[in-house]
Amino acid sequence: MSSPLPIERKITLNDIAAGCGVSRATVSLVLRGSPLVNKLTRARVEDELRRQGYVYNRAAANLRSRTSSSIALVLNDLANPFFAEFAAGVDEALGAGGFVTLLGCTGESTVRERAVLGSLLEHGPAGIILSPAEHSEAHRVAAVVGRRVPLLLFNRELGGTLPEYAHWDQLMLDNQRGARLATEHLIAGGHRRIAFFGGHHDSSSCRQRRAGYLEAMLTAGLPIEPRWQVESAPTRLDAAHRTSALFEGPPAPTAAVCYNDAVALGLMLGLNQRGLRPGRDFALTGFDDIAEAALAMPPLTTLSTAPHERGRQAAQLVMQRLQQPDAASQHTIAPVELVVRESSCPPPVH
Amino acid sequence: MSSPLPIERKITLNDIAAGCGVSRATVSLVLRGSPLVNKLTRARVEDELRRQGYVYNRAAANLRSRTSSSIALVLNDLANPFFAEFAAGVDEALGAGGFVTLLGCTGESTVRERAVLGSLLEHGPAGIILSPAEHSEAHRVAAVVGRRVPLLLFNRELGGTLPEYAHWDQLMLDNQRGARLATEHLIAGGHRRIAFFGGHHDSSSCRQRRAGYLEAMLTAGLPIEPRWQVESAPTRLDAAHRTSALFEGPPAPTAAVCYNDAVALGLMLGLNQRGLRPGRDFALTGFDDIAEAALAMPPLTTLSTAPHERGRQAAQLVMQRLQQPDAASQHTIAPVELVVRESSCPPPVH
DNA sequence: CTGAAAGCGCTTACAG
DNA sequence: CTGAAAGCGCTTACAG
Repeated sequence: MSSPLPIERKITLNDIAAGCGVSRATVSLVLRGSPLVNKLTRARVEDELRRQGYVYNRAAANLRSRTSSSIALVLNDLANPFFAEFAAGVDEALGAGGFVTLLGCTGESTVRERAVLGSLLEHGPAGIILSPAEHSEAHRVAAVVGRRVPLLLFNRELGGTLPEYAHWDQLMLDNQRGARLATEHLIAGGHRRIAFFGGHHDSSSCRQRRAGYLEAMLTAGLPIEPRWQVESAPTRLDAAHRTSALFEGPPAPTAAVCYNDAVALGLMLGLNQRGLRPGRDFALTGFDDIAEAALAMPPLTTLSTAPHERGRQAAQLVMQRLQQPDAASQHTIAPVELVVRESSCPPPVH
Repeated sequence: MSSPLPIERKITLNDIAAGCGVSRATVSLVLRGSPLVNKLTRARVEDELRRQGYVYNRAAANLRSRTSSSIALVLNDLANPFFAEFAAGVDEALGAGGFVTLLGCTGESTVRERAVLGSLLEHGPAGIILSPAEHSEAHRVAAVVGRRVPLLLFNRELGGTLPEYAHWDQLMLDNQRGARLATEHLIAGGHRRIAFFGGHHDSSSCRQRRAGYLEAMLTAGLPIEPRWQVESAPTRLDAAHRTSALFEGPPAPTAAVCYNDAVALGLMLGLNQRGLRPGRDFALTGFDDIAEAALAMPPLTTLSTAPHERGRQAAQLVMQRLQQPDAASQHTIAPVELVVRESSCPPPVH
């Protein structure tokens, strides 16, 4: 016996125009705040908009005006707090600039990355912010993105070389300098046997951080033992498992520059399990300054990358690119800052 | 002297139709995999689509067919790993269902929540997944969302009462049962003086967890000291600061059921600073089972809520709602599971 | 200052 | 199986 619910037809410009006896064009001008409209007309239209509960259809407007009000954010790993903070920063700045964030997660899979990019492109984003999956190749990304949409590369470089037309912007961390600062800090504290621990050899950020480590070691004339270069997945768990590789034969290192905070926290765990007290028997540094770093036991010396701020910066860079599509592509290196905490103690005296 | 770059006009159905001598309508049928199209025609069209590098304009298609292929995800705090994992799960399941995620972060601000909802609605999402900001009011959310778009409430209830027309679905955690399980576990371990630590009194999830704690305490006939009910922001840092409130006068509690993992990790920190060893001198439990819980020292007993899986479930629920707009609204309570680790030791024997 | 007409890139009946 | 026409909800010249 229930009467059929009134179908929720959406209110359109036509309804508003009819409701107050003006044309669609005039309503459209009111909506976009044009100064052409007579004050009284404007007031009448605005009343009617409120009365009928009008909701602007931005997709229709974008279609007609050949504009876009969305930007795609494609991330390799949202579960990592570093990227989650970054995403929050991106969304905040895009929102302030009148854009909406189209989110896509790839979970470090290049196959999903291509699918996600393809799907998001169908929604016509004005630009793309891409933090690539591991082993993502430049030419494959270019094949799906084409030359239509400006892209900003964040955090990692792509494998292979970019097609000539792809003048993509980049926002990278100053990985080499960061790792160099961390290494120099350990050296200044008296360490001589220093390992580089964790990360995948073939990732660009790991390569750069290792280069910073090597630079500092060579400059100080310190020995670099191949055994002290330990690879791991960039996760806490795998890092914990790989801890023993550092101690496979004397002399053991007294300190380690870790690829990132996750790896450093994993190493702390591994050290504890071997009966070594991190920050007392063994010094270590991280990279990223995720929230846990300050709260670890002991607090972790690391490099602050300010991911939220990096997100805001990435959003600024793409929005800027939309203003000047033909300006030369920008390669921005975001600064990192050494945050000294207790994990980077001087070496134990025997 | 550089020749002007060829303007990147987008390829449309018209270009494809002209390119292989068929009508727009036929190309459209090919794109949507209609069985009506002749095999040879289809092949010709598909070749042409590839040749010209056609990209489907889903916004235009949605406009004409009065459909939508996006769903809005509005989150109170993306920096919290629980919500980041949730978002990853949502995005994964939406993507598999052919939807794109429109992301919006509110940072626990009800003002931004309304702005974000309003902005996302202009993009015509088919549905909304909302994890409300603290103190978000039902009638205010309803005022901006209207009755147009189905909404799924996640994690928290809204203040006030829903307008009659808002048959919103809900996906909530079984907070009360979870906290009861944690409390019973501590009681079974021999604890009698048990605190409830952290969280804001007026949040619905905190109320429910406290109710579970009280239920278990009352059932066991144990005393409930007002001093042992300590409020805090749901963050590690504030929880660490509030630790001393637990020990303001004898008898001190020997264990605490914490509002969530962040609070529990903060309490561990605070205990350490007081010279108390968590998991030996004092037992505690968390809630959420974030990644850090298993890796804390000692590992944290907590309630697993499987946020990634909850995200997938939320996505399923909204997509299901789109199939059956008029079915009765669903209130889903997601199960939580006690994960016993070393932080919930028996009480110390003096 | 306001309106009538055309069109953004698609899909949808409807003919044939 | 294919095409010509109309229309989704807007904005854009262009008249007046």
